[in-house]
Amino acid sequence: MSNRPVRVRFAPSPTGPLHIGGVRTALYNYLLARKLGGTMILRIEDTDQNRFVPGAEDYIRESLEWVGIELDESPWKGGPHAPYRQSERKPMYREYADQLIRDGYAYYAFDTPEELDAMRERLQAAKVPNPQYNSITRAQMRNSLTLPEDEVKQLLDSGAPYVIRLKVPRKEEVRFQDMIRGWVVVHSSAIDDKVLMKSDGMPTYHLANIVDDHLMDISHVIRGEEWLPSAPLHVLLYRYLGWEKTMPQFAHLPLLLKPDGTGKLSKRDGDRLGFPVFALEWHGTDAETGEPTVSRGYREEGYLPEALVNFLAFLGWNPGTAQEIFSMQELIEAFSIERVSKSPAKFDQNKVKWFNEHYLRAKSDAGLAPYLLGALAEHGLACDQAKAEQIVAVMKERVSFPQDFWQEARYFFEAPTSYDEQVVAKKWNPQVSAALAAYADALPDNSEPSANAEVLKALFTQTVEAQGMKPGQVLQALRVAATGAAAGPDLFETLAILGTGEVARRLRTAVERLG
RNA sequence: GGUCCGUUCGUCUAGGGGUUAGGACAGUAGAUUUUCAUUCUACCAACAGGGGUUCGAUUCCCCUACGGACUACCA
Repeated sequence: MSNRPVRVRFAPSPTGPLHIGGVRTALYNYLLARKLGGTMILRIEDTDQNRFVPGAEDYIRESLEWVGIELDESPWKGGPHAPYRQSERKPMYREYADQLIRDGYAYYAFDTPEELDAMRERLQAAKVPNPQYNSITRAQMRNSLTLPEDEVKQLLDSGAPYVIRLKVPRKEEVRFQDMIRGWVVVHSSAIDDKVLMKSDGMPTYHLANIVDDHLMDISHVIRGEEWLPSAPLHVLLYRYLGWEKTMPQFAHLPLLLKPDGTGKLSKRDGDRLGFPVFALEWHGTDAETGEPTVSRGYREEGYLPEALVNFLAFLGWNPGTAQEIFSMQELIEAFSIERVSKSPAKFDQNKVKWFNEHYLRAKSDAGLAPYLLGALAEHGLACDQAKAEQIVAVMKERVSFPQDFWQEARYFFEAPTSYDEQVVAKKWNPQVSAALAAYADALPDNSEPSANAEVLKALFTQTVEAQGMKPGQVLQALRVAATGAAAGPDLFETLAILGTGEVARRLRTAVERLG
């Protein structure tokens, strides 16, 4: 291989939100670039004006920023090969299409959509194994290969609509080496005369992609497996354009599959299966009804970007060691294309959740406190930083998502309005009630949160035993009386955070209400 | 239909001509926690099938089955 500079690109179409398969493709490109000291480029492939979706480009940008993929060259940042939007590069492609025609590798085709349909129907009816516009069928069509020269010229001059097609050879083996799959060999008869230039003057993906990758000096093309069948076509294009010696290396990544059943993960699966398929929430429009739609996003559901990245990196790649927790930096160091697997991977919701829990627990209390503080502010509740940190500290082992803090810690801010019925039925009785009343009286009569868990526990034991009972008989009732819940973090830690005045108040309320 | 790609526990995967086929997630059980969660321990669980090659194949080759992608003037 050559030792030319490593330059990779992620080249999405702005046709909607970027799903996690796309994020993974971007991630692998990024990891390789950083690993090899190369350059990460983002190019927007917006040659299909009909499918352009407003906002999609910003969405892609925001998604990549959120997961921590940095771009060295992009439409927003610019770079030595600007512009980075294909729509803005439109004038550049024509020249290469013309070059191909001049060199006899491409031709004009004037067939109408109706004529093309008729051709396919005819082929299908004749049971032709692979109906396509190719070295055989083009002889029956209206193109610059079949029409007299002067008629072609006249059509061109008259402004008749036409496309430019690649003239794929009849019998030739096209081969290339894929970094993941090894040698891939396809016979040219299986490739059709692909349209290179559309009648609207825009190039198709195939032409634009090759021209841009060449002009941008791309060294490695890392993309999804859905591109594997057209890779031989691309190889032909490099050859005919005279760029074969600088053709990038290809790596076709295994697809991401639906968690259930089969098929590649698609936009709709998220709603159907109840998990996000997008990095960020997406507000779109239903294609049929025109109704506004909302698609769930990992960010909005409380996933930490480092968890998503770690999970995605392991879907189709592994370091070959037992280590599973990797920061972005560690991924960069460990990554290699050779260890990307060939077979597709099903998406596993449990595993992402596990990663998320891991990263959540790894965060500092100070880092977690804002999540709780934010939710409190939304509910019009105040809380100081120190208390918020105490709460997340006792809670973080028992939550999966940041938003759970508020759900699980609600009773720290609001006195219980109901009590867990099972515990009440099982543990509550007049004797217990009396013990709790005594404990309420014994608590220091102020709301200073000075008393620590140990002190409160000792006081509890002492009080309960003075009533002729064992702590175990009353403990559950104490939790329910103070928090309303049957389960939670260490009870006396909880009470200490609550403050003795508040605890005493809650106990008296419970005694009154439960008898 | 055609072309191409793929196939190890339920899932993500390691491994590789001779292994008790390893790990992680999930699941189950137990320990700890007078709760729940955490943590710890154990258990459950896989080489798609058939032919070769070989002393020996899950590993190499072929076929079959199954799965997937592609097959547009979409990317």
